[in-house]
Amino acid sequence: MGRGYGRGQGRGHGWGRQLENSGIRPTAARELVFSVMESTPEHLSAEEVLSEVRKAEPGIGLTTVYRSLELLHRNGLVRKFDFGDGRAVFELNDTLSGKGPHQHLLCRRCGRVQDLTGCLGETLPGSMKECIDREHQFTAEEAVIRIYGLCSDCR
Amino acid sequence: MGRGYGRGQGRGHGWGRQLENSGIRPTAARELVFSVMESTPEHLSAEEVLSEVRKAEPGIGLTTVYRSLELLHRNGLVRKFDFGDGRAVFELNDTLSGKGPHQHLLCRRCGRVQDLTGCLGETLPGSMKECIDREHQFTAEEAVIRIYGLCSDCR
DNA sequence: CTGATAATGAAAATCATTTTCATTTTGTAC
DNA sequence: GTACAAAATGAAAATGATTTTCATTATCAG
Ligand SMILES: [Mn+2]
Ligand SMILES: [Mn+2]
Ligand SMILES: [Zn+2]
Ligand SMILES: [Zn+2]
Repeated sequence: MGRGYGRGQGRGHGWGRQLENSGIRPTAARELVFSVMESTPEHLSAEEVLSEVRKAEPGIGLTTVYRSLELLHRNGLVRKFDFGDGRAVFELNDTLSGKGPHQHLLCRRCGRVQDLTGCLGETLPGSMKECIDREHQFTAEEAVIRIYGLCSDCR
Repeated sequence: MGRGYGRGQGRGHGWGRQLENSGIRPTAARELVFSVMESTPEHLSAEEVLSEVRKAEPGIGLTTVYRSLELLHRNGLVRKFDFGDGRAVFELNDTLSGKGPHQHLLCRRCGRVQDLTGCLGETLPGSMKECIDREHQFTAEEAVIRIYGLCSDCR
């Protein structure tokens, strides 16, 4: 029956130019997933994205959410993590969110996940890249860092 | 039938004093799992540990291997990682292996995992702990770092 | 040795993610 | 617009690593 889900407020695609001429179709479902990611500062699981997306369009399936998140992830619009609880979580990439590069602090007691900016939040320092290259003949591109400890509530 | 699996060459438990008076029973299966971990420099999945363990004792079950690895991990004898391929891998803790603290380099192309010592291989520098404490009221205890890039074969 | 308790293994259950496949949308060419 | 081929979707089934269940067996203290 339906004629699709509509496309937000008009004026171009929500996910900007990133995928414009990539041959990837900016479908309504994908734009919804992207807009949920865009408007959420936290880390979301696929199920959580689904329930957000369904507020706007109840017909969307979990499979499509997985596929959309994977698509966005492969194209660098969304980061994907595994914080150790057996499911992936996603968040908007640091450039799009304006947060700047960041890493994560995980509380051992309550499980809270906080963003870490500054300190080790930035990308790998150039000196370390050189060291890794020199000592391991490895071209380091990106570091993913998780720091375990106790959050302010738990210590 | 059987009378247990025997216990190596006698003289005390293979896994040292770590679990001596902990109430945890040093069973033959656990000692076998531990000895496999002790004698393997690489990262092993549970299935891989199983097949090693079964060379000495074919009757051992995968369930017991999972339980033993988890036990060793909870007690700090074994590290546990997820390198992103949907299964956990284990390795002897850095003190027991004599390797010293290390992190991991993951090749984006071929998937090779290399140990990283030196550079960022060490534990979090004290200055960073202080920074994290100051700016996030978070007591950092341990950093887990994965660095993605291209290995010597692939670049 | 005996009994109480913990450990084991086979099979079943979980559960997040992926695959399959019939149906629906999209982008493009009339 | 209309027609078509290609891509996307969703429901249901399949996957696959890990966990749970439960009857049996091993371990330890007395
Ligand atoms: Mn984050
Ligand atoms: Mn290692
Ligand atoms: Zn906490
Ligand atoms: Zn490689």
